Amino acid sequence: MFNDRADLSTAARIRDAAVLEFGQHGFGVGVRAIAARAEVSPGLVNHHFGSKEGLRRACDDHVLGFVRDQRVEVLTGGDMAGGMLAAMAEMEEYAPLFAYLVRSLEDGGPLADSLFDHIVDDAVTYTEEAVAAGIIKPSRDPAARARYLMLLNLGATLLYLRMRRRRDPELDDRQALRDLMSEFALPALEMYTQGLLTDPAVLDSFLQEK
Amino acid sequence: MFNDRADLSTAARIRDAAVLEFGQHGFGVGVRAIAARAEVSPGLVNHHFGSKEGLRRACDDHVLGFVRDQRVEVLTGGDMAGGMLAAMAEMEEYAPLFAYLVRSLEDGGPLADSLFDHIVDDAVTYTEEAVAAGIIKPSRDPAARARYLMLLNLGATLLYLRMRRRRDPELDDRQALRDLMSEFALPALEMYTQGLLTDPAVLDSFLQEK
DNA sequence: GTCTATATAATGATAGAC
DNA sequence: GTCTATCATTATATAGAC
Repeated sequence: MFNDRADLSTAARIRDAAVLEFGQHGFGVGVRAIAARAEVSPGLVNHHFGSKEGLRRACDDHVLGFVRDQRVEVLTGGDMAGGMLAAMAEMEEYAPLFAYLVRSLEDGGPLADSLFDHIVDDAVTYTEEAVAAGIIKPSRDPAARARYLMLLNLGATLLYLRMRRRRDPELDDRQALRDLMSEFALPALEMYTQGLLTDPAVLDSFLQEK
Repeated sequence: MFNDRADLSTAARIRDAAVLEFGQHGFGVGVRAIAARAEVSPGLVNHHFGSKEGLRRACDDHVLGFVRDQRVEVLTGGDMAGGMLAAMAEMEEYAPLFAYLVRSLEDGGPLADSLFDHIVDDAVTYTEEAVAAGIIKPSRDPAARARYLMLLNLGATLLYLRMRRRRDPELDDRQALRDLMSEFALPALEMYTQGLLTDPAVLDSFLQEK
């Protein structure tokens, strides 16, 4: 992303400025702030993108296209608990993308659904490989499990970020993410290695009920 | 909550109307809509509460006070996966509270932190009892585990609700919550009974690193 | 206490000059 | 393509009559 400024058309510069502004301050940010960042007039923004929503669509398309081009190992990382966002957060150059993605998922906007589906698709592949390698236990419904794990981990991440952001607003999301992983590494590993319930028959009786 | 309308002072009627409006449409809703629902003039709202933020504080205090008065079994329910929100959603008379709480947690507003802490406190007690009863495995750090589990389940719930709400806006949150639990009952039980990783030594090696 | 009317501020969008 | 200026809408908050 983000080539040299001089290389880009004005429209692309506005779009990149919008990605940055939306990522840092959420989608409530005004057209004027975006225009200021792109060093153009407010009127020019709508001249190119029609409306604020059109601008956001352009941002979504751009970000989603970029994410789709990344390889699987980037998206799922080595760490099931952290998932894709953790991996992206560690790469300096992806910081603006990371922020935009978090905002987009929080907002539940148009990008959120396709992005979530994309993450789940990757997770299915990734867990299949890990099952074949004997690292992860097999599941009776691998697709549902992948979806479930992503819902848990992504949802927890977003909730944690929002609460942390409120508690100390100057802390950036990427540091908060590192804190999240170190704070909960122990319970996460306990859960992943030994589960939670003592009686494994709970699962069997559920299966028989069906 | 919600006594007979005639019993309430005008200020309390406005506050209850605000809880309903905020719960149904989020905190972006205007003072005018709240005033209309309470059947008073817009000006009167700020006369009583000073500002919109003051009104929201009054709503927060009211809802939090109500939640604090509930008993533990209501808050944690019988189902670890669903947690408190699931239990509340099933009780018809709590529907407005439920909606308000979800909005508040989504928003990350002032209520969210104290509410989350309260839920975690309850979860600590609840899991302690379950460990003593031999239902749940012990943890090396019970407080961190309770916090972790609540972060996972609450975060997943909020994320799911937001995505569902977008996909079909006419579906209400309580039905969505039932869908969530039936859709993911299997992977959740798999996770709770058998964990995810085949090699239990992963935990031990993590502990030795410290 | 309660109302109507208005001040004030910010936003997205547009018109028209260059 | 790009700018300045402005419109129209919407929101919160307030002033003053009753």
